[in-house]
Amino acid sequence: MSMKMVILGLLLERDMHPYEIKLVMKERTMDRMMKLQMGSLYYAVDKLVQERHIEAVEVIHSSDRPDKTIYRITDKGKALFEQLILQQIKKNDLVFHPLYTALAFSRHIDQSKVEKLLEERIRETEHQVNFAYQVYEEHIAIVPRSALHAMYGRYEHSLIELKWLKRLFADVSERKMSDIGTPLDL
Amino acid sequence: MSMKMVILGLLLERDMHPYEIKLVMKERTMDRMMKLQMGSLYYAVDKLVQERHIEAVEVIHSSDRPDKTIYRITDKGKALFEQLILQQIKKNDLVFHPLYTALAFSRHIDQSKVEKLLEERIRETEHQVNFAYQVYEEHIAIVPRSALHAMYGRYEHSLIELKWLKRLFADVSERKMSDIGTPLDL
DNA sequence: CTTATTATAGTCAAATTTGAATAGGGTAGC
DNA sequence: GCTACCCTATTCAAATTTGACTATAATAAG
Repeated sequence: MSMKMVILGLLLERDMHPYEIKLVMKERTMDRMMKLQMGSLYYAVDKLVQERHIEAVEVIHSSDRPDKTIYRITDKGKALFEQLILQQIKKNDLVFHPLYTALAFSRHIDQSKVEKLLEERIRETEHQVNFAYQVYEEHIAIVPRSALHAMYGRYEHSLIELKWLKRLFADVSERKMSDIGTPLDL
Repeated sequence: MSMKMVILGLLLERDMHPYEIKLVMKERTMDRMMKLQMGSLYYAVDKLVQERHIEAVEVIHSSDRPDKTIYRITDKGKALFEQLILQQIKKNDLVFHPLYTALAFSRHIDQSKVEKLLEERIRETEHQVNFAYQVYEEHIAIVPRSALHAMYGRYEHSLIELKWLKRLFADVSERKMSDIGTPLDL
């Protein structure tokens, strides 16, 4: 559903062809907020056309490249857009962090291997934290606050994750992952 | 892949049938760390059998209930388990938060509706924060630290989200989501 | 006493996602 | 001057997920 939401949201601004939608999404760092696979994008576009939420405006032929089909949002599409946004705010579904599960089981395997990987991951996350903050700073002057909130949110998220990884690393280093009965060192 | 990882991890402890795996996952609050749908569970089990990572031990017939097939992990499965865990720690893939995208577009729609929904969501998240902390506290004495880290991680995550939602609410209330050029109030 | 919900155990069709393939042109490095 | 990778734009088969359905029994609610 969030793919449909994005397509409608961008077509609200101007008519585009699918590949163009992808480019704009990247420009606005939306590829860091959701999964962006071309197969899913084209699939969502087809669905929206079938449902009459968007419609083709024009097909641009080219000798050497595939044809481009430009789409426009319909009134029905505008209504769906509002509904999707509100639904998304309301839903409050859990955010799944793939590492949680892996870590819950990690004590069954060679701790020195886990330790090494965690160390690398901490370094990467440190870069991500810095990068996320930079992205926020660089966009202050040029994007609306709504987008800024998303960017700062990503920064805070990665910061929390970094702290978490460091705690994990400490416990793995001391081979304490299987210990029971003591609270974490926070 | 994380479904396979969990199945292998639990079969490492003892032989089980799929429905039992689901029950144990719920017991250990794993249904809050990953999507848990029976269809996917049975699908993953079938795949693992095909790949010889697990094998059926026994089928229990019952007059009134469906048959239960009990599975056991193979040596090949144990190797895969280690590989999957390490891979997951290494991968460092982005965590997608569905609200980020919705919020980035929310300024296009009626702000009073957004405001109302956000208010509700803040209340819910406050409950989740408390609940997550309780889950952590209640498990200190009874689960290994590896699991505890996951639980405390969930708590911190929800706390950060709450702060984020409150900032959003403030901006939506003051109808500032479309403003450009000023840093967020942090 | 009746109705509703929950637990047990699993299956299946339909919806969706993934990942690779296509194919010509540009460009960066060696 | 060659080779290898990136950009444009889309398609498609195969893998996976979803959500509804089956059917019985036990417990809860009213």
